[in-house]
Amino acid sequence: MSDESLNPAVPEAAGSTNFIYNFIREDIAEGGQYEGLRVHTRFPPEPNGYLHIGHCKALCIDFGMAEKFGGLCNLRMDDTNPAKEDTEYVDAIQQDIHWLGFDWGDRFYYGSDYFPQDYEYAVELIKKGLAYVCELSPEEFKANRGDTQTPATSPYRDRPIEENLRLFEKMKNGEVPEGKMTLRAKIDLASGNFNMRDPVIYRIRFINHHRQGTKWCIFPMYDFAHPIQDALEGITHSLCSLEYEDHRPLYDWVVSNVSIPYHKPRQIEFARLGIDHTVMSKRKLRKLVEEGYVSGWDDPRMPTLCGLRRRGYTPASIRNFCENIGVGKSSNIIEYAELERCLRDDLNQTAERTMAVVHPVKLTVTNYPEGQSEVFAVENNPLDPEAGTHDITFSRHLWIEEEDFLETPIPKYKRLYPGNEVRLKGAYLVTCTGCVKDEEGNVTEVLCEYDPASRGGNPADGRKVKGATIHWVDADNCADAEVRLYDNLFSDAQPDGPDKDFLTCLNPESLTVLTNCKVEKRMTEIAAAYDKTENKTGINAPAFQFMRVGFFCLDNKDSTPDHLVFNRTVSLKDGFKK
RNA sequence: UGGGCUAUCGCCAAAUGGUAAGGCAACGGACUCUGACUCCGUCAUUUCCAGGUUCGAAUCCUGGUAGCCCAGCCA
Repeated sequence: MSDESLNPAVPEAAGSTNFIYNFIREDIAEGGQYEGLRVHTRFPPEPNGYLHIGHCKALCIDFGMAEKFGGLCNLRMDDTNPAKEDTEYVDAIQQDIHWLGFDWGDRFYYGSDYFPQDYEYAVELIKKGLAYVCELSPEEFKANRGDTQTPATSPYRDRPIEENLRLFEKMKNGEVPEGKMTLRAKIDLASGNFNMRDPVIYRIRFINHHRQGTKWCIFPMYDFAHPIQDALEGITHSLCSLEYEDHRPLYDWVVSNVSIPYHKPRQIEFARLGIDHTVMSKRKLRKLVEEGYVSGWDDPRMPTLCGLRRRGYTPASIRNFCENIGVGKSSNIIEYAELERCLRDDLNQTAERTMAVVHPVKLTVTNYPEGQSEVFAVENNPLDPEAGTHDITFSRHLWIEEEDFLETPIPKYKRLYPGNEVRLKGAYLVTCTGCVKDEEGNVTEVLCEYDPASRGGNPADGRKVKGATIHWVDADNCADAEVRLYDNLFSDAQPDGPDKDFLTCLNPESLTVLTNCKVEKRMTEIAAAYDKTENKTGINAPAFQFMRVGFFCLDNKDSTPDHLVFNRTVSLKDGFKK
């Protein structure tokens, strides 16, 4: 079969391919049960927490593979354990997936909706002599697990089929207390793979299920339910992370021993995403939230999608990142810089430019008349002329960045220092004439003179300006803002490493709040317009490039028109070697 | 210790016996009304190690070494 006939819409080797792509291609090309089948995958989150960027990698693989082959990808809530799941998360998960731009069409499912089928298949196994009711207590069960050298044991293994049927029925009817009985698959008590040592496939739980209520008191285990869910939905390729490699024999056992209506799905495992200076496990993220180390699941330092969104990450940047890093089978920890690169790439194309001063110091243009003011138009995005311009005002009193003045310059320093001429972005050329200091020697005001013949920033005599172009804000016409700067949540590159308590790796300086920042006056109106939009948390807040500083966005929770709050999404690269 | 898996540049990652892609980072330099962006250049004689097969090996064989996952009635 030629590549063209597999999927004419997808050119061979478009974008990145990987071993999963190759497996699937072979499966549908080489004949056998997959020949001619439409590729069908699924994304199966457990609704017990918020999605994080690691899930995005899985999302990109699950939806991406389906797309590459012109197939389909389902969204399925994996909710077979009533003790852990909650409806609260279901909506958030869907919102996050949609935000990223993936669409499951009308194929949204709940694993728990298959409970009736699961039950029938369990009965089928019992009838085939492939499952039995075990009465080992949890403690006894553990004691009889065996070890690498010793097989497991169960005195209930050879119970007659009729009795198993009767007892399983009693379990289902709520006549057996929790922990008293389980249904086990009869496979191999001596297997080196512990998952095959007669795994429990049904347990009793008298708990309200978030979706099924009290309809059931027996619940299938993941290893039994998942392959059945896949099979019933016609999934061809069940893609999951590496830790399920050991479960594949059981997965295959289930789909082989149960009368599934379609083809048997194939499980393929890949290495999940690791990023340095952060943690990815739900357990650890939950701990950060519950013990107050961060402000919530959507704290802008969190790797959760809601956190990244609040921080200002765009869907495109996250998806590009997942695409760029590739897919393999070796455990990996990607450098955070890789993600930042994707973010800057995207924002650089789209973010509106503005001038903002985060560490303000006064700049007085001593030869500019008091009370005078003029307007300049500055471009919204030099990379995109169609983005237009916006007006800013100029006066005798300006704010500039503290670090843009040095009384005694360091080597290669091109900004303001006595005698040096620089350009105030979009306005005039100014020459520094000195500064004013307080009793402690801190610079409180920088002084300069402007060249009236350089309006717009271009000197009339055409001389080349050696100094830098620096940003500024009109002190007579600006707004105050709070700016939150973020750094790695963990100072340790591998807080997840062995023999480490991740909490001791927290970076005490991961959040810096600046309260006296100066932004263009128009930010107030932009914030007011954003304030009126509905569902602020499901969309990206207005984003900007603060020229020469970084990319920032309004905070989707705390910012109001009266109290502007900006999050630093990511800084600009700083090529100045001090 | 039984089972499963993985080892290619600082970090990812291609290469399916034919002579080590690419991205990120880093470092030079050009350009620039953002020290950003962009652009150009540098960056693995060698693929965990040791043998072997072959005209030819990251790829095959043998033997080591290192790391990760598994003994929930979690997913």
